[in-house]
Amino acid sequence: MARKEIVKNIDLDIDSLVPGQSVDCVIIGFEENVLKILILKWKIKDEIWALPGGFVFKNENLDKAAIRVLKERTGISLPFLEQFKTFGNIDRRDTNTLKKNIESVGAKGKIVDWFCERFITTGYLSLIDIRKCDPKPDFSSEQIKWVSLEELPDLIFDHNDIVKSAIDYIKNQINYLPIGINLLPERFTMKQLQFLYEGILQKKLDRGNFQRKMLKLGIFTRHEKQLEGGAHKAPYLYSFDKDKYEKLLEQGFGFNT
Amino acid sequence: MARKEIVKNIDLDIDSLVPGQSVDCVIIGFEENVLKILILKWKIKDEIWALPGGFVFKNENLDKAAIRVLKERTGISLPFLEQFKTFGNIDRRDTNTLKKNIESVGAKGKIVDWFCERFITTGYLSLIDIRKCDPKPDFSSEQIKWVSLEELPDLIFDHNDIVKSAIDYIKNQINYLPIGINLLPERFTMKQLQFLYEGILQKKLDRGNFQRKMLKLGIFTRHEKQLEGGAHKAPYLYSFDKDKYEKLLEQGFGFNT
DNA sequence: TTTTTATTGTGTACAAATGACACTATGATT
DNA sequence: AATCATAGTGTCATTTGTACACAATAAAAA
Repeated sequence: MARKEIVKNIDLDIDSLVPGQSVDCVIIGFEENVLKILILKWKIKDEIWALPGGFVFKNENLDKAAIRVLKERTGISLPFLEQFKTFGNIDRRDTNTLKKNIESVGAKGKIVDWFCERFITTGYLSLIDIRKCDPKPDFSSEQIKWVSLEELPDLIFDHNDIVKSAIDYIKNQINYLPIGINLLPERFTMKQLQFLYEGILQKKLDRGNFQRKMLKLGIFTRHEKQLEGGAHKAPYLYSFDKDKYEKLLEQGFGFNT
Repeated sequence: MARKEIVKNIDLDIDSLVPGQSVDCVIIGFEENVLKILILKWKIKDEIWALPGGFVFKNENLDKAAIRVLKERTGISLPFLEQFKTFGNIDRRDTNTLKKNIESVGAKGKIVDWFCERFITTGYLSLIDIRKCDPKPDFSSEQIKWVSLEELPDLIFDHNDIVKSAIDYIKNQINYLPIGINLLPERFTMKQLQFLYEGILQKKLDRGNFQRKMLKLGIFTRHEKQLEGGAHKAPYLYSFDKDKYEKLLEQGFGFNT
């Protein structure tokens, strides 16, 4: 791949890629009782943040491309990502800024043109435990970080719309997605689980009713108590019974309204 | 467009199209108390049926392409189609059969290659009143028809998967889609409405409870009775109060389970 | 040791929705 | 007058949702 040497920070064999098609990943975690998204900072002079995204090989399924792209750009390996929407407006990418930026890192000619063509991107999402993964920026990124939805900066292109779409999607599909088991650490308190549901549904839930409803599902194991240091009884820790959880999830569980 | 003359039934200016990207439309109607889909028969020797689909212009939004393609291929004008999923497996099209077929109608060289590239397609759907539209096959199609899901033939490529996906989608989104107002004629009976819901949800509903629930929504106008000829009281005809219907739909209504 | 504190599990009470079934009246044809 | 499917409503048991409250618990602090 001769192009590798021409372009310092863009390592692409464009002939083996599907032109005009990309995937973008919305990786969602839960920390400090809020939902967070994984974003990358481009290795250029301007401060530009983006979702981990990339291109699709000609001989690669779209779903597989999402998995590979995520791995390449963040180091995170996931067996499965959920497709939620495809974004195909002609003006979704600002090609002027894009051109300036990729030229600033040494790209020229054919590669620049290829990049600045009209792109259609498919959004994929996953829910993961922030503590269980250690994302690393790829060579084209200067930094990678988790940000809460509140603090989400302006992202490149239509990536803010893509994030919003992903959040709408999980809110809508909350009963059919592995919310708890993926977003929480191995062991968690009922309060954490409740905050998680409240964060997604964007509304307060009654503690007593929440607890009753959850425990009645019969998918939890209760463990010895948390240590911590508060002047009070420490909360119980729970974990999910994976088999039962997955069996239940197939038919959906959680909240009707 | 010189190509028009080379290829009898394929009218494409491939240079102005996005390569490798298509849209396919699942147009859903309701007639004789069953859901029906609109399909086209290719104007070739073999009997090949397909969804109305087509390509995307370089300067055209994906959503707009779906609207245009539907209009071009079926004559049906709709202001809005709902995107439901993108299909991107590499083996989703059988390019051998495809090649044979498009060569059989006189396509050669560049156009054949263009057609046989890997394509990613985005599925769009709409719900319409069969009686209010008069689909006409385009010049590349020999026939267009409504078929019930039961009688759906083997379609080209992965189009049967696309239909299945669309049906899953409306089942899932039944409370947020204009099911009744789009699929039924202007005036309809409660029984028809119930059959429609039963068809989508794939289960029987209790007549009394269904009627009570629906009428309580306050979105219906009751008219004088149907004439018909059965040895019994004719059913009432209802129509929707459009404004109220749309207002209610925004927050979703119908069935929780 | 006693007090303070927050968690945990459960209780209660009411409203609303669900599901199954049944009864009566209606209005048109036979 | 008999027949028939529709229309509207009634009943009733069950479940679910919602709001609030209380007692027991365990850990640290006084």
